[in-house]
Amino acid sequence: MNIAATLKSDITPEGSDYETVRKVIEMITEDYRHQPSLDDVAMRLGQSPTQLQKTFTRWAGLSPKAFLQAVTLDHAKRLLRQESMPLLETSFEVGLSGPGRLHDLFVTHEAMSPGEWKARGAGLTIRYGYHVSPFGLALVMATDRGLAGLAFADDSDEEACLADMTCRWPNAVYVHDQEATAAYALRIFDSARWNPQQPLRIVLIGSDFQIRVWEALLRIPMGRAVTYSDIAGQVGQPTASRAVGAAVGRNPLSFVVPCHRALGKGGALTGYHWGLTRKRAMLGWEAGRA
DNA sequence: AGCCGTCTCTTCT
DNA sequence: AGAAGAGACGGCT
Repeated sequence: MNIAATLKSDITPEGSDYETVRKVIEMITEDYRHQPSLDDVAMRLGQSPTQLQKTFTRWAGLSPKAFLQAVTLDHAKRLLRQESMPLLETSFEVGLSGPGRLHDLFVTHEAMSPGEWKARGAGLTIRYGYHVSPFGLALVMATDRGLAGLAFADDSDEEACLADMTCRWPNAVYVHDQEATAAYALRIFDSARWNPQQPLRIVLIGSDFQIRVWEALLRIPMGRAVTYSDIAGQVGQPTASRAVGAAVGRNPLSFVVPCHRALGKGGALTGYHWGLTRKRAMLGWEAGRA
């Protein structure tokens, strides 16, 4: 089955552009010594340069050239340097729903530890659906208390993507329900619908440590970034950056909990559960909107 | 080389 | 079963 094809671009106009954009990003970053020109890329994709330029700019909000600039080491370092201290000190109440656009997708969350999850969550129903997003096909999962999972699938590995998510909460009952998740998708990926008055409700399910790390991520505003060790310090375990990395990598709410804004100390992108290209894409996409 | 949370496997109650 | 401990293993520094 090809879900992506049946969905068309039901979310945002940029949604259907991602496949193209992804290839472009891959080509121009994979070997930056031999960075291909836009013409080369266009030719390899079988498109005209002007058409490609247009597609890319519509998606990114930046020209390919500007985009490339926005995902270089240099720029990453700048994101890190913007005085990050104040934002990390902000308390939750203020941080998440207060003034001052912290996370631009305003979010309220409740946390569920594995214990609680076991007690209350066994048999809890999770509805899921696939939706076109600016970052490829998105798998959206929700309980009746809010958004619980967000993952991405590249061409037709929806199965693997679903498995990746369901094995995290093996006790839940899963129901494929496109209609239940459509509204979430619509709202998450369309920045015009981000609204502090009606924050998005999310449910965080994980260990204490993981929750603390994810909460820290939620406080990084759009267009900024922090290092793993920053987060370690913030959760009160300054030497635990390695462990932080692991916890960040287990984030079940990709994009919504902005784990793509966590970088290595030198500004390198290190890893990303859903592919480094996607991390790059998110950072660049945000740069075009910040 | 160290740091530290998770996961897995083992052992002990 | 369930608790407790040993070892291995990372989106690090």
